[in-house]
Amino acid sequence: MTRKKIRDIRHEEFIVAALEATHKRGFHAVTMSEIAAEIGATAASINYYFGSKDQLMFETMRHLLRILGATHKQYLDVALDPKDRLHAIFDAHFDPRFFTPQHCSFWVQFWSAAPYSAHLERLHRINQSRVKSHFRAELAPLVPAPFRETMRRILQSYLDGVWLSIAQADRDIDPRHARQEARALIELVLSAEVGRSN
Amino acid sequence: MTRKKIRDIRHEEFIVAALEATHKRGFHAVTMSEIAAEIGATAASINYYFGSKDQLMFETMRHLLRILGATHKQYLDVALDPKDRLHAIFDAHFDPRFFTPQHCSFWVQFWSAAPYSAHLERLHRINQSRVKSHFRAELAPLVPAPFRETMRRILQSYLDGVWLSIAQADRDIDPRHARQEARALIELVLSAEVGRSN
DNA sequence: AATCATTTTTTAAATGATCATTTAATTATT
DNA sequence: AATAATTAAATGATCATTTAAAAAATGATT
Repeated sequence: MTRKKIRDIRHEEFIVAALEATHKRGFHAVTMSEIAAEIGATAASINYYFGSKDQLMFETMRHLLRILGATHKQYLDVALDPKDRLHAIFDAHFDPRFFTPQHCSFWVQFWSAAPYSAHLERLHRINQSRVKSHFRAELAPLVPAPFRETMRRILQSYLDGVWLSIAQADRDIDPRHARQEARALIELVLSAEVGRSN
Repeated sequence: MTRKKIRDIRHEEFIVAALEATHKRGFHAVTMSEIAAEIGATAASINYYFGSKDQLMFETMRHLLRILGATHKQYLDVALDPKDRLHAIFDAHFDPRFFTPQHCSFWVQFWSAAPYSAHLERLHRINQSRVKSHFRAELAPLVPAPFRETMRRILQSYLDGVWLSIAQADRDIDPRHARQEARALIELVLSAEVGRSN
């Protein structure tokens, strides 16, 4: 099998540690030592592998973006029609493997840091654009052009809003339910004869 | 007129300063001195009036919640029918007086801090409940019970998601447009014969 | 108006903690 | 042996907060 190098192992271990420790204490409040302690290591080794605390957040976020993108792709690959492809976006975001309080917490910490770091901001922009263009593509055959952008923004804001609420709540999560509600919203959006009147 | 005491004047000045400085640098990164410098004062005086940096965030947030609540009330007072009352919630959240990058930034900073501070969390919970019960009340005559909670969560998540996106973007804001899109979403929600099929 | 005691407000400077990061040495791997 | 990984301890900065003193306002008394 793929024999992993220590470097790769640690890389992943520390990322998991960062997710867990950040969830517990917030990224700014948590110390390097606390993060390292999650896997019985020492603060210095985080710097050995990542260079700095900021870089650790950066790499952790890249990790989250990678699995989000990859998961999305998986769902996309088995989608049959345009509506399925739209569902794929939500199914990825609400995938039980990472639609968790830990992940959502980290996203919120990331959101609060991104506007003040060129590196993080870039990461955010890239992801935002990726999701945006997917939404546009999937909505194209389903929603008439005049409403399309509005519908996209509604869906995209909703996505973020749900993650945000999970980060606040810390009760246990039901990904199935989240997907169900997403589908309800999608049905609404696709039934849009609306937007005209009023 | 209402002769203000110095204490009240400073209180408000520092809150404005906190909003501005936090928007520029993030709440954790910004220093007490930087905040104070916004109004040509000194870090020590913030402590004199607020006691600590954390308290400053707390009080600033209380301030935002007060004006959000008061503004909502204003719109509610002139609402004629149930749909107007639903609009009132969004009109308040998107009121040009505080639907600004500064305010949205501060909300995001607050969201990232709230899960790790009992005081802040309480504030958050109180506001969340307030908005929630308003949504329920306004949706009651408009949406049949089986979908009502789903629709509420959709609307409430959307609200937060929009604020979040503003905090990231830092481009200039068009409250008119935000309200327009909110109305589009509301129309969708109210047209819900959906939720059944699929 | 002017004086002066009192209280409030403001600040410059000191304090004290907390941490991320570096270093230099040790331990484990290859 | 040589290289990689790990750590304990040292370093150095950064800040929030405190303190003690100065400056401004207040207001009572002539």
